[in-house]
Amino acid sequence: MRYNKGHKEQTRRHILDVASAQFRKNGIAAVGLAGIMSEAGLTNGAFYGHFTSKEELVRDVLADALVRREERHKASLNNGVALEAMIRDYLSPRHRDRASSGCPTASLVAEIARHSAATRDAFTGKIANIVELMARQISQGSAERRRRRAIAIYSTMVGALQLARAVADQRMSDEILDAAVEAAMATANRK
Amino acid sequence: MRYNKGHKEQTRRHILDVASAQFRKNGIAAVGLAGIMSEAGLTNGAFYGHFTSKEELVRDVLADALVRREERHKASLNNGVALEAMIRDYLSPRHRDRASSGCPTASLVAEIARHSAATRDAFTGKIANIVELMARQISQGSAERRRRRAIAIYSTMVGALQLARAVADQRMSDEILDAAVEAAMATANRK
DNA sequence: TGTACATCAGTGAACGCGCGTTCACTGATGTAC
DNA sequence: TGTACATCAGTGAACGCGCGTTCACTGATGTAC
Repeated sequence: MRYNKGHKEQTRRHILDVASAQFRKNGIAAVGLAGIMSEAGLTNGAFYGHFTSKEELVRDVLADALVRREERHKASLNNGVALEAMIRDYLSPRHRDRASSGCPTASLVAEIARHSAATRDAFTGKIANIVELMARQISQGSAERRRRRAIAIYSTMVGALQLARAVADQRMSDEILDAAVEAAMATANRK
Repeated sequence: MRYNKGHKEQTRRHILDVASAQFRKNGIAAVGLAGIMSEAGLTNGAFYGHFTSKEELVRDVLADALVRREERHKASLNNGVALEAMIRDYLSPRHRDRASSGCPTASLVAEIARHSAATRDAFTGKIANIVELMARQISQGSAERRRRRAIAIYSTMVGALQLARAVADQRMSDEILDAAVEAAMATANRK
């Protein structure tokens, strides 16, 4: 054969990565297949050797990006102070300024809400996992209360990151990140 | 003249309202002018008698929708318990299920972050106003602390509403709204 | 060993379609004389 | 009072363009005999 074993899988992986970054940066609806394929160093037609449609690409990108985010959170949540570190990392200027490699929820949640039931089901499962990971790091209260606080903290993180990205004034953008860290930590530590 | 005085202004208003609802429901990038104009009961060509481009329509819709939201918040924030009522109204199943008439920030913040500096400047001003309105309703702490809490509460509201819309499981969606109300109120009342 | 054929990832031109935008035109009313 | 022209919100066909998708083809390699 012309290509190594595993070559096609590598190409598919590469298309997924390029699409994932473009979707997070510009939104799903605003990104075209031609732009993805040319950034991936391929021509238009090659796309359909890997995916049956743009819709399938979107599902695969979302599933993949959410798994990776979950793993990132899992990796950082392994000791007592880890929740604070994870919140600070999420609400950092660095994360705000790098949407294309950042949390897919923050970039795409509104578009996910408009997608098919299958896509939203997959999203629901991943959010549930992340919430559970966070809840385990909260020391005070019953399992139920910890879970509720984890949900609220995650909501604050997602909302604040998006607001910090949309606001034009950098001082206010930084202020949003700081205020959200403070409130999220207070929620985590409340008696 | 064929039309009453003020007729053109009414038509413009109608196009703005139709576009505003469609943008919030389906996202800006996914909505076309033809669909807006036909829902407004007009033909394609009439659009350019009212706006110079889709970009201008987007700016006008956003400015208008944010002013209306600010007024809605202002109207409901006029006594001591008003902040709680406003948070409960925002994080209600009704608001979750009616994106097309709901908060433009929750529906469009990620798209706003990708728009021009002019659009983001206008957005920044409106967010600052809403935060200030909320901060005034918080009793405890210095002006600075109240402002920071208002920012965190607003972040929680925006994030939770979006997550509740994207999640496919209704029990979990309701749980997100409840957990966010609880945490937002705790943030508002913290000593 | 040499030749014919199979495999298959990727090419690149073309498809129909809907996008944002333009423009010559319509037709009801107002104004001038 | 009647006629000619101006006004102007809206019509509807057409524009070029980029979209998602299709498909005949390429060409390097593997396999069969």
